[in-house]
Amino acid sequence: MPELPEVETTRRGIAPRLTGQQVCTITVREPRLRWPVPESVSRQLPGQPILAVERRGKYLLARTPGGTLLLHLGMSGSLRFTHPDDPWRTHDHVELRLEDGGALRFNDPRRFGALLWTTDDPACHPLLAGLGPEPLSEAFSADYLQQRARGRRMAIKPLLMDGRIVVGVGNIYASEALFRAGIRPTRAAGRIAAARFPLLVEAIRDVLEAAIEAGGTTLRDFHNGEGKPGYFGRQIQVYGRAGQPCLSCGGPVKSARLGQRSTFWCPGCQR
DNA sequence: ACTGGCTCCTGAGGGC
DNA sequence: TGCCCTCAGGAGCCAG
Repeated sequence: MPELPEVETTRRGIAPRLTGQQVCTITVREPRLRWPVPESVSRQLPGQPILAVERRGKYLLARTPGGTLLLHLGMSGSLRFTHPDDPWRTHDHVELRLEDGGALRFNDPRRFGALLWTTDDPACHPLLAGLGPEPLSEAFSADYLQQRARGRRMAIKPLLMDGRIVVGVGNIYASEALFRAGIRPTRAAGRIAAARFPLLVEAIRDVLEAAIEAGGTTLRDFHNGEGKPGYFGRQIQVYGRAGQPCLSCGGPVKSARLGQRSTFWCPGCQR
């Protein structure tokens, strides 16, 4: 489900209510997520006030004085505020009871998500330490991307989806950004002309910013902390549109599998 | 160092 | 209605 815009939308949805509030109890109904939910979360999180809710790539970080809760939504995870008395839904795996009497529940049908705890600097956590720059930061520049693409024979699309190169760009937004930049997803990363990198970096930024602005993309069931969908789907130009006319040139949108992921592009507009 | 392929899991949707 | 197949927005891990 969630790429950077959806995770950021989730963060913005939950941060105002969580920040400054204490976590009273945590209930782990189903610890079998991507990795087992560690005992340390249940031991150390209760009683801690949440100082801030941050995001690094697609990870959410809830900081407390005693440690940081690391949360990844995987493909199908979501967070939702509820009342503690509300019946548990299928795939509600974890609940945080809050000082204000409410609760935050983590729901994840596919259980590719993760909930971890670290008492160290989260930036040094094994899952975060090797991550590339944030795409909306200055560190993600045309020069940087060109340098990382140099000599690589891998297609540009899977390269953009590699978190060690740049974080947060998933399957939808990689296709959309490449369409906007006029670059074929199958083009070898190392064979992209230098002059095209500024365009590509700008396209990635633009598409992510527009998606955050719209509250994310709801293809199936994404919703923010209040249960509302995202509206970026209306601005999608190629993703999921195989065989339909390109919104720019009218030719048919093509699709193929690239690195085990479905990929969409317009052969007329993208070279 | 790169590359491509496999894997975890449940659910939805299409074809028959 | 039911069965079987394919696919799904992530990403760590492995062999070659």
